[in-house]
Amino acid sequence: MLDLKFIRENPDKVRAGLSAKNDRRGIDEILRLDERRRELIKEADALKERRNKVSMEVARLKKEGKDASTIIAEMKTVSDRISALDKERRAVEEKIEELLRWIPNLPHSSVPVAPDEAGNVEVRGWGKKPEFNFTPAPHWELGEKLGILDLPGAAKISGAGFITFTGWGAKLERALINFMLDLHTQKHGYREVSPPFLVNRASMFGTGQLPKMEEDMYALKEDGLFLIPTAEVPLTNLFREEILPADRLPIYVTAYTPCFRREAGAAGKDTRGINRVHQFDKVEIVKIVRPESSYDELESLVQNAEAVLQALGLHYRVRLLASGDMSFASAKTYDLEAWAPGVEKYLEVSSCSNFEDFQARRMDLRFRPLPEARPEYPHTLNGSGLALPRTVIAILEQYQTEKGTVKVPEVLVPYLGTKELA
RNA sequence: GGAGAGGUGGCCGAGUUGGCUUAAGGCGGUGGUUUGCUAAACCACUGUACGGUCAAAAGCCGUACCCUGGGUUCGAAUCCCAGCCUCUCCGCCA
Repeated sequence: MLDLKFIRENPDKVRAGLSAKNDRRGIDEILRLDERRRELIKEADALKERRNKVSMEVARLKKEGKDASTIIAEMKTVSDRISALDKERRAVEEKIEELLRWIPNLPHSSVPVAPDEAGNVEVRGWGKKPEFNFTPAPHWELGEKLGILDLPGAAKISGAGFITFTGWGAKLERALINFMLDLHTQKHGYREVSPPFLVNRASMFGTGQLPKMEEDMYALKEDGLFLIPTAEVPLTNLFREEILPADRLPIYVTAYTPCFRREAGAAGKDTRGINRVHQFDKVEIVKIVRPESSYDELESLVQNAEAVLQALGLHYRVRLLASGDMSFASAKTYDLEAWAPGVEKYLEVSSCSNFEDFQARRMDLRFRPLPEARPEYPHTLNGSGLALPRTVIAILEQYQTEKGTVKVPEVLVPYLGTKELA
């Protein structure tokens, strides 16, 4: 959520940022309603001041046994006017709120301005594309041959877009989760959390999934709950409506959760194999930090995610997203893309974003810069560290051998208990 | 799911026959006086949001906030309705 006062005082800056984010709604109506809102507050507050004073007068007269009916009758009309003003103000504020909910965050000045992914910029690469003296197989073929992936089984129990790992595949999943959590908690300073996978509407609003992405979310209507699309939602909302003491920041938390996405409108897009699915596992890293350090924190958060890929020995590249390709709530996003030679594509395994105070404002999360200082909004960041299925794809396809077996990355061997999937 | 109890400031805790309560009192915290230093004692201050004033900040003025949202009333922490949460007991259950 953008600050109403900021919009009022910097309308042109806001317009420029929104247009870079492909927003078509604009802020004109918000500015008009805000004007009206302030008029209403001014008039109502003046009348309330009068009413409060007269109320004390009524109490005094009654106590002295005198008659107060004249001023009571007079105050009746004042009160009626106040409730009319308050009613209109509530309506105006509700309308402003509703419009504000749909306004995306503004891009940071270092973000390339472009309408879509064609404007993304490659920042760096790591490792080299592995070379094969045979044609590398796609992961679904490897997975089926090795008996670690049962897509027909998944389709039978749930439908298209679901995964069932079996045998070593299932264990690989668990090994990756443990490896990633251990890395982030032991080497990068994150505190491990095991949160609920179902969250309420306020949480989904807080991190910015709602209202814009509602149709992409699985919902349990009867209970007013949503299946989380990412651990970002419970992890960040853990601090919703808090005023954190000065010494509490920075907060680094991580969690493994499954993630549920309807992928509405994505039918037929990259659907072969396990690249785009309705449920997948992910280890997420989240930071809540002081505003002045958030862009340094973003760089180190990206490095924390990259460390996973590097430890796994996977070739990848880092891309800075263009303004029009970023998510609703983000001010700056880096994507990490792992190479998948079997499908000959770079796959997004991590998306690392700084949301600045956009989420904090939506969820009323604040901190005190100094022990006695007034509260401010901290900056929130998160990144995947990493998304599992695509990491599995990269491992299977990058580590495959001519025999159709898959070597296990060194670092996973102790977790998995085998050096090769055969 | 059923029955009951309860939700008041950073914390504890009064106030619920509506009006000198602009939320008592205490604890904690901050500043000060005293002091060689510390402690004690004493004094003062104490939250959040919005609006106004100001170039801006501070300050000042005002309004709102006693779980949330409505309502009754000239006036609501206090009365009414709905919801959320916590605790206790029962039922169900991995």
